[in-house]
Amino acid sequence: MSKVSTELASAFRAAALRPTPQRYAVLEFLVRRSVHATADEIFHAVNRSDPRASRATVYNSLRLLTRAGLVREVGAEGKAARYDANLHRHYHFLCERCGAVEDIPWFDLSQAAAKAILGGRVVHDCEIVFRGACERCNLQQANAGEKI
Amino acid sequence: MSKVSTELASAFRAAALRPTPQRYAVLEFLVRRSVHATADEIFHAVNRSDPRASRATVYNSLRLLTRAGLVREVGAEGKAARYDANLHRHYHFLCERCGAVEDIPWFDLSQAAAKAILGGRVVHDCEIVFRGACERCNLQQANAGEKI
DNA sequence: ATCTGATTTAGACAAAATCTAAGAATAGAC
DNA sequence: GTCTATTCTTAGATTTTGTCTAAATCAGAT
Repeated sequence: MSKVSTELASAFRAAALRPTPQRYAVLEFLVRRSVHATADEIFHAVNRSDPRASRATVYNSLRLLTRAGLVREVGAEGKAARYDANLHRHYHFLCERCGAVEDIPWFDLSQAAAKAILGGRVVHDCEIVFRGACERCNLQQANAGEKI
Repeated sequence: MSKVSTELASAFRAAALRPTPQRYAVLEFLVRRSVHATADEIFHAVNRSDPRASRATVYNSLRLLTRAGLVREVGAEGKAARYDANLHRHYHFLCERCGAVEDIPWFDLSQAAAKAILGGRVVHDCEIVFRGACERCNLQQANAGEKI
């Protein structure tokens, strides 16, 4: 049993979610290829190999996995939602030029946030999305500038 | 000229965006009613009064205003995107039970983030979405507990 | 083996957002 | 003011995204 398999198995166990082949395939795809894929991409990827899954099942799996906290939906600019495995907590960076979605290592926000979250709210989860220009786009711009 | 009008006018000027009646109406609606509305709600609200705007124009305006930073798109859980005026910076809280979207006062993240944003990325903007249970939902749960 | 409830499927359906081509408004030149 | 080029808006078709339905399948308990 590979490392990923054990990880997935225990993730399902911890979430008390039945690890059906389809759900497993969806989560495995997201873990193995950290691509921030759309539901449609996942649908096609899963159907390239076994087990196959219908569109509805991909959406159902994603909803269940998201509710269980194993998967995270990244607010994709107007267009289709993007998903990524959330087995290890992290934040996101969204390049405004090329649209790339990158992971940013998690850091503790509780101190900074403590004074802001007033009233009787209870926070379960927190997502940060940084927007800007990724390293590649920055370099390209710099090079373009030099050429003039 | 009301306070809001001047605010809107200077916002358009600062963004170098032509303040057409339709765009103005969209932004004014978002500023006056801090409701985190969907595009459809904005479409209907704007068409209740003059000036009227087609669906396409509402979407176009929202895209332009978002790009200019005057409006912010809040990642709505799978469903239609929600928008709010972004004239004053802030973060968001999303209630997982009732779906309410609330504003959270802005706080400085740069120190905490500094060590995390490695490499050659340039950050223009940062959105934080806290998820959990809002005050009202918490109270309801507490009351329900007492009744048993 | 049989029953029960959860899960999956294909395709119809609904919702959300974009595109298109034509017309209207606007800014700037004169 | 008038002209012209450009930008903007419109209505409706179209595409994309996501959900629903009813029937078939599956896993586990008895």
